[in-house]
Amino acid sequence: MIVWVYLKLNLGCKQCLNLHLDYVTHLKKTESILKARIHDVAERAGVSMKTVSRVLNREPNVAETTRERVLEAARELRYSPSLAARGLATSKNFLLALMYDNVSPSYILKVQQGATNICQEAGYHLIVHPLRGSLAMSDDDVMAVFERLPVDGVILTSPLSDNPIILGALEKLGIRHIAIGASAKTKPESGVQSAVLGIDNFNAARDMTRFLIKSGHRDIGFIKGDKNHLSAKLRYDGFKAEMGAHGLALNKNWIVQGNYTFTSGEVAARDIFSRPERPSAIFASNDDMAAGVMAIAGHMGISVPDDLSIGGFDDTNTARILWPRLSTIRQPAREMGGRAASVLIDSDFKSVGPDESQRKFYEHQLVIRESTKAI
Amino acid sequence: MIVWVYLKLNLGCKQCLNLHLDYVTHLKKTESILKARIHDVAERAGVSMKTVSRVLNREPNVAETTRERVLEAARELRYSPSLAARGLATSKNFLLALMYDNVSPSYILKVQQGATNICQEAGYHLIVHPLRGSLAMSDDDVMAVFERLPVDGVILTSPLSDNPIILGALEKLGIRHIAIGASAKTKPESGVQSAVLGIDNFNAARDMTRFLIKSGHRDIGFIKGDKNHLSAKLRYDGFKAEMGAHGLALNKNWIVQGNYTFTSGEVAARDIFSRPERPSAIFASNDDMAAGVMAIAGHMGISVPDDLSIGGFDDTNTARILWPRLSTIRQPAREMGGRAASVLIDSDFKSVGPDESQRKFYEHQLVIRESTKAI
DNA sequence: AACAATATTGACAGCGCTGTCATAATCATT
DNA sequence: AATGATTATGACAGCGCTGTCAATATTGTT
Repeated sequence: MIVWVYLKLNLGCKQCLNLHLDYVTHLKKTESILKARIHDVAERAGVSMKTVSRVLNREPNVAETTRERVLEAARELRYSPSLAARGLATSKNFLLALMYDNVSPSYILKVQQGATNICQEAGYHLIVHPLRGSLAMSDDDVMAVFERLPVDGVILTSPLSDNPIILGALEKLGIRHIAIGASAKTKPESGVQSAVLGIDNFNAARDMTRFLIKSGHRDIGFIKGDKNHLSAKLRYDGFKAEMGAHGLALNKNWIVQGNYTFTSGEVAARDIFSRPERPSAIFASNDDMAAGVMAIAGHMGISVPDDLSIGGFDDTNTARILWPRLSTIRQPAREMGGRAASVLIDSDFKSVGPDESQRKFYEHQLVIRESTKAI
Repeated sequence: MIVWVYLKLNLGCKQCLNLHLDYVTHLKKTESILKARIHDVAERAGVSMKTVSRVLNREPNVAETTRERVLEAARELRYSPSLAARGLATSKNFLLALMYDNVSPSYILKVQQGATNICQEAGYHLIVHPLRGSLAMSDDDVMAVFERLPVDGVILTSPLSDNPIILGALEKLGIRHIAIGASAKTKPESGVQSAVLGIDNFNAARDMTRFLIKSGHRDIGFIKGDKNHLSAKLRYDGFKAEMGAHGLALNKNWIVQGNYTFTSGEVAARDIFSRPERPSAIFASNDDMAAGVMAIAGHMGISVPDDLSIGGFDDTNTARILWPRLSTIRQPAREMGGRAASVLIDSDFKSVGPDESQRKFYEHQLVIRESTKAI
């Protein structure tokens, strides 16, 4: 029964106002009672709540006719389960978290895209959680973050992927997790067993270096990635190895430390260009830094690729947007993001620790575009 | 009491295997019992659970000494509340959702950054939820999405911001929401009252156009944004108005439909450049499309800004990364994302409908960089 | 000192769901 | 037809927390 009530409220009066607010709040609550609960569905279908629960969770041992009746009732009532209640009862949250430190947004975005796709399919949701200055965080800080993160699994991206404090906290709290883009090998000395998805950074860097050398470049500069990223070390090692294999010397003037950001790429480029001699090619260990090099080159009137070839790494959106477009190493970041999500979701059901199937390495791919040229 | 048990398992035997899996599952559960509950804290502090709850939720009327005792106990036990339980008891989830259709990743990212910052401060978490092809979605599709989204509030970005189906669904479900980057005015005919954060797209576009005209350009091309974005229309209107105000004619050959993506910018640029005459400036209604124009210009040997000036819109990361860097309109997207989050979080506490304070318009800013030049 | 007003605390129910276990219905087998 | 094996269903407790309301302690007032 619905009754219309006409009231004249003196909102200047504080009591009246409070009353009114309470009233509004109450209305909202009443209204949201419209939201069907499992109880309503059970009643409508003429079965017990438990049976409804069985149908909705695809449990076995439900008669086909019952199942249909329940589904019908659920549809009619536009029923959708309360995740909070379900979470409380099962200690599952249907949430995953994607953690990242603030580097290379374009890369993070690719991973995020892949992960959200899979989550949506599986009825999960993805929480994004930047963790700035992760390297400076103490054990307690890190624990505090993860303790109040109500998720079933965590996707880590570099440099969090190889941060022992973070891995330790996750392990201690028993939170399932998977790392993306860490080293080709899990560091065994860390004692932490963590599922890892990644490419072979070392050989990928060799491939780019080899390509530049085969294009006739002998004077090649290199911009290193963030010291704290394992990937940065591996990429640099790959570069050195390939240079060495061709008997080419490294020119210290042309090897500069960066930190994977656009700005650090600019700084590095300025540094290199301030030297008496200039390399014919620069290999920046990610796309953002390569973009920085390109900007400075543009600024200084150095033509790319005629005067300078530039190689990047990651094949993010940045690489396609620049002109000339960046030659780079494709890393299937989107795919890895998706894979990470599905591993975490699946293992929710299996409830078993990481096994070999989670230790997957992806093929990288050398993508040649217009920022490099044979000389 | 802990006992070590040594077992020899025949994992080939299916029963044995199942037993083992059950065992492992059980262990995990037992282990997670280590996680303190409010009950434990209460016991340790020698008070009731309710009092602990009061302290943790900053409710009034708790003696100072009690408060300290409770906090101490909570700290010692490393207690952190279960969001699921709390959610069930309060029908609050401490989650916000950021929804977007798949356009202009760089713009979304800015909003996302702002929102996550605020969420972290407030102990909330941000769910990201792409809604591809939102325009083709039926009422039921949309309802289905929001019904199973366990959040306290939703942040909408263009073009979702002005999608009546989505706004209607949110309204019907009583989910608090706030739109970013929609029109300067909420469409009153839609009958939907929705909080909006945005800039004055019309006048911002006028500003850019005026700047180009003052720089001596008379032949100005324009690339329109996605038809379904209200912002696209407003920006185009602004362009037309300013051109008209200066008595400049619009050349239809130079006005091309785009859809806010990089690729559409490329296509549009090719179209414009295929005409017998070429404009001296192109105003693309977002940065991504401007990047597309720049790429094609580079490809065709048209020098920017010497032969062609290019203006963008949004001041996303893209604008800074390109060379020459893009002149553009700065939209404080990060700030708006943060503001959106805090409005939703605050109104959680006030539990009142949208009021005037939520209808905020931001100042835009013309940012001149190297992609434009006076002639 | 007796009372009212206020501040502080706790007992208990219940949020909406699922796990456990008992019961009822059905099937297969002799 | 009688028995056991299997499938289908339901009753009920309880996940961890907070809202309600009643009980108790403290303060102020005459």
